[in-house]
Amino acid sequence: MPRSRDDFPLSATQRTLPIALLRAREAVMDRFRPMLRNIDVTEQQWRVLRVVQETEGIDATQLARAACVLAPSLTRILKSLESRGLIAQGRDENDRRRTLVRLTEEGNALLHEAGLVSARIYAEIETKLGAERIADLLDALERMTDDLTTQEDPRNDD
Amino acid sequence: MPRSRDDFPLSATQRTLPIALLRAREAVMDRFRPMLRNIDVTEQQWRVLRVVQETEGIDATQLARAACVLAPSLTRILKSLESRGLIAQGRDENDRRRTLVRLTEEGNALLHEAGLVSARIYAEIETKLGAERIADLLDALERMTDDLTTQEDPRNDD
DNA sequence: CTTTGACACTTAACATGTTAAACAATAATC
DNA sequence: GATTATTGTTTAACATGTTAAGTGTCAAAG
Repeated sequence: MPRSRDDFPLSATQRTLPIALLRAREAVMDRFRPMLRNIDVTEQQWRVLRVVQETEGIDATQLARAACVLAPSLTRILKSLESRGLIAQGRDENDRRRTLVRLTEEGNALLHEAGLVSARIYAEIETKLGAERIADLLDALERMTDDLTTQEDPRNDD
Repeated sequence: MPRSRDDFPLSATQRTLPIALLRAREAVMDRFRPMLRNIDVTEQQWRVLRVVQETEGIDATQLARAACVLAPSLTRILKSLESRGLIAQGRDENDRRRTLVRLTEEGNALLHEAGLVSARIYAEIETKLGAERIADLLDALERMTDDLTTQEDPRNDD
């Protein structure tokens, strides 16, 4: 176990997974924020829109999981996006508890145009870092997420 | 550049750096949240406390950067932690604009006890993932953050 | 057919993220 | 030394994170 100074058992803050992951994410997002700002869409709203685009007619629960937002946040985000005419919500007729979400024409147009800019930014990042290096990092992150998410023997949680 | 389906230029949402980093961080933090909950400290408050512990008498600006919180958030967090008696704020006598932060006895005790639990959780993660694998990932994340943060030729930002 | 439980959100309340603006203290300039 | 610009921090306003509680819908019992 890595140690910092004196006898305290924790690593230096900058050398821990939570902060390193947070800083890395900030560094990446800084590249996209000007684009998001231009279309007046927050980071979370963008994630939601992208997932809806990817899976038209997705229900709210799956949408929240895929976009990494909590259900209460999603409720507000969908309300906001709907009032802007970017998405439309409907009830699943087979299960009227579920909310189904799809892009409107306007939303589709926005995603398509902003998607071009976003792809260009991503390409710049790839040029700077190298595509293989990004792929390796994505693999490592995905593996770690899976390994940590996998259920194990339930220990005592104090 | 990786492609998803049809002619849209963006990758699948789950295979992008912003979401992969977010999901990885959530997977890690899920392990620490019960501990933070037990001591009634939020994730951000914990980061602030850990950095203050690491650098007693740090000023607010450096503290905000090291703990990855924005200045307005830090103002509120410090006010909250001070009212709980965990930290103490003072003015830098050499530059009375700066706020200096240090742990109180009570804060020090809390950090020390919670730090033992936190170290145990981190050790469990290391056991599950492998210390070398974590070290490699930290290296890759740190390199990527540096490479992306490095200033380059200022392009037109649309 | 009613009741109970589970599921899918929704609302509420508080903490933080985020941006812009305000404020105080220092530094730079004249 | 007064003016101006810069820096460090705070305040304000709105969006989201987070947890708990509430509401409507479905499904399994009775």
